[in-house]
Amino acid sequence: MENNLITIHDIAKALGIDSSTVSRALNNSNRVSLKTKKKIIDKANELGYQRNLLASNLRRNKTNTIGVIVPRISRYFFSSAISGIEKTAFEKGYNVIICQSLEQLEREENLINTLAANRVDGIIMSVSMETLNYNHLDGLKKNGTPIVIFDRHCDIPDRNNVLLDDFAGAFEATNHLIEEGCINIVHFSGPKNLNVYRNRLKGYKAALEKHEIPFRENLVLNSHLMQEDGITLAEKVLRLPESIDGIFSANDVAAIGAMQYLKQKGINIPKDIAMVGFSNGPTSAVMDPPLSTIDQSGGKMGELSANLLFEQLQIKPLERESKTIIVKPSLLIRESSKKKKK
Amino acid sequence: MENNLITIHDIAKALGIDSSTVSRALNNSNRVSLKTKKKIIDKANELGYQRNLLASNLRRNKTNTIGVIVPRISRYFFSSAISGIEKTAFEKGYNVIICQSLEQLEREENLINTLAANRVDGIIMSVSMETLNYNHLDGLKKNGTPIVIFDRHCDIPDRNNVLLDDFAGAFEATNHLIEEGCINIVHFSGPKNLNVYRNRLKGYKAALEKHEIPFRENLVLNSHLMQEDGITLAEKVLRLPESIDGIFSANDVAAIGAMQYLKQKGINIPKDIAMVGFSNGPTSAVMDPPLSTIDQSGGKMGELSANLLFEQLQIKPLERESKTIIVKPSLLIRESSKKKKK
DNA sequence: ACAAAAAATACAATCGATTGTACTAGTTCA
DNA sequence: TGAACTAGTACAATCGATTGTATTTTTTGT
Repeated sequence: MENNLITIHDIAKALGIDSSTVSRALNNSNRVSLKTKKKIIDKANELGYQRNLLASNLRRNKTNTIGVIVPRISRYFFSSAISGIEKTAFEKGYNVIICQSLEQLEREENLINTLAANRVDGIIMSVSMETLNYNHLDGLKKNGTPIVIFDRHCDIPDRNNVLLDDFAGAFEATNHLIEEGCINIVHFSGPKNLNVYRNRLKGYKAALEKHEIPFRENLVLNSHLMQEDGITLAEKVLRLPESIDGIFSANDVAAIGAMQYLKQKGINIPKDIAMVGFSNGPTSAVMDPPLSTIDQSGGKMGELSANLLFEQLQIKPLERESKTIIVKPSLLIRESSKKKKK
Repeated sequence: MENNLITIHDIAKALGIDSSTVSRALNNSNRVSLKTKKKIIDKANELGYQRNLLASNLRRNKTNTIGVIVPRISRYFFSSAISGIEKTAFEKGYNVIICQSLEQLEREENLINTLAANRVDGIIMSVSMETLNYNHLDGLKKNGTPIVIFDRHCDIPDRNNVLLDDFAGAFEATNHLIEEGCINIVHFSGPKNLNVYRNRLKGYKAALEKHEIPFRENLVLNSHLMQEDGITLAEKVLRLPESIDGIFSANDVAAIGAMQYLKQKGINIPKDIAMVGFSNGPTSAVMDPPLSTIDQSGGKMGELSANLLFEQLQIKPLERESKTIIVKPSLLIRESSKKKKK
């Protein structure tokens, strides 16, 4: 390729000085006189110089870039998290390389390698559903690249985590339903191998217990929590012997599917059945009635993850202590759960 | 930083050979014997070698990376577009650096510079709302970095565009409403300085014209098309002297806001007022009733943009001819517009 | 068996910026 | 005035991989 790009050597030659002086001037070193600095900067602008970060990063052994891996960019939670990360990184003068694993372990491994090969200074990731062990992160650890894992729990030593307090969220949601007068509350639960769903189930149980409502196994309905699942689950709900008056769904999507089905069957929400979801996806607020939900605040988790990473970057690899941040989610009360008209 | 990373020189030293041979072996050059190749690869794995792409890219003057700039990652259309770009790039062995301009020209300029400094091979972008001229792209042009601009129209010479045929989409939407029996159709329009909204308005007019329905200026309601705007607009609709029987909104969000208000006022959708939106956002399908809309297919536009970029990358800078691809959107007919019960 | 051709490997320059050290002016102060 | 500084620049090595050319080794053909 015909490469007309201007280098510091071109500037140096044009001014009859050494390239090291040009470099120092452009980095605003105080070893260069103001007069020469000005000359150099003017010439650089005149020639349209643009620093080659590849060369610079290679020499400095630092890229000012962090890598982010999420299962799927288009999922609302993740795109908000990315926004949060990007915002924080931008403020600190860092660039962000964003990748998606599409929930595939193999892709995740590839991405880790590529990011490492690109010498990113650190990585923030939410692991794929296929990821059961963390061997592919060992290489990074060896060369001192810090990692922050957010969203999904990761129980290996020396790892930085930013997690949502699923238990607390579920507890709050269920507690709210009870306080609105619900007794027979169904819980839509997700894949049991995922920590988050186990914890939401626990939160549900704990809230029942607090109010001395007996836990009934048959009121916990499992699925993958897709929209279609919501419909199927709602059917099941109507066929239960108990007369159900509340549903706490472990995510919004399933809750929305269920709401559609229930409304169609003439069930009034919240009067007959009150509903609370989990995630605060983009849809929940515009539903009819608007869905009460637990705000998973992706943006905030992204910011916290980035801050944690930058914190680690300022500590020498050997002196780092891993840290886990638990984010308390908040309950958003909307129409779908207001049984008591106030 | 203590840098223990393995280089080709370490491998060379360990085997008593030259680093150039190691480099060639790892690049599978046929100038290295199979025997040595195997020895080198084994040793590389043993030592946990990982190619330093900074050095490689610097030397080769090629990064195999493309940059993507969008106004906001968390917007559904953009995150789907990014997904499409990422998918295509991944298949071709390219990495993607994703950035968001947050609709600010200054940030957009910064990002362009950073991407250029990182020597990305090409850029795909959707320009910010503040962007009125394209001077900040001149530098890229000079050094032969191809750019593809998608989503928003860009009427400067030598630029690659991937656009939605807004006119056709709006025409189809309006035409559909008329065929469902609507006569007094309101159009929610957006900021007039944006090409897309002007074209959607034109499409609306053209459809009326085709059916010999007179165009009435007062049935075009302008706003920024936010959800709240939808509510305000719906109020206005009810106060119009004409009895409105259909609304074509230039985006989904405003349509959804309007639907909420209208339903609350006891208006039946679609029987009293039929509605069609534009975008196929994540929410439209789960509304009650589900909102008919124009599918903007971000994923497809992303793929097309990436393919166009890769096409340009294979042509020498001086021989490139710029190209514009127009994507025909498709109408998704859902309950909100089915006036005629079939 | 030996020259010529082919294969395999080594040498050395290079990409563009950074940075420790060495050098040359220009100041300061006794 | 001249020794001791200080400020400003230049020199040269370096980051890690790539690649054109030179050299050595092996193979081929007669």
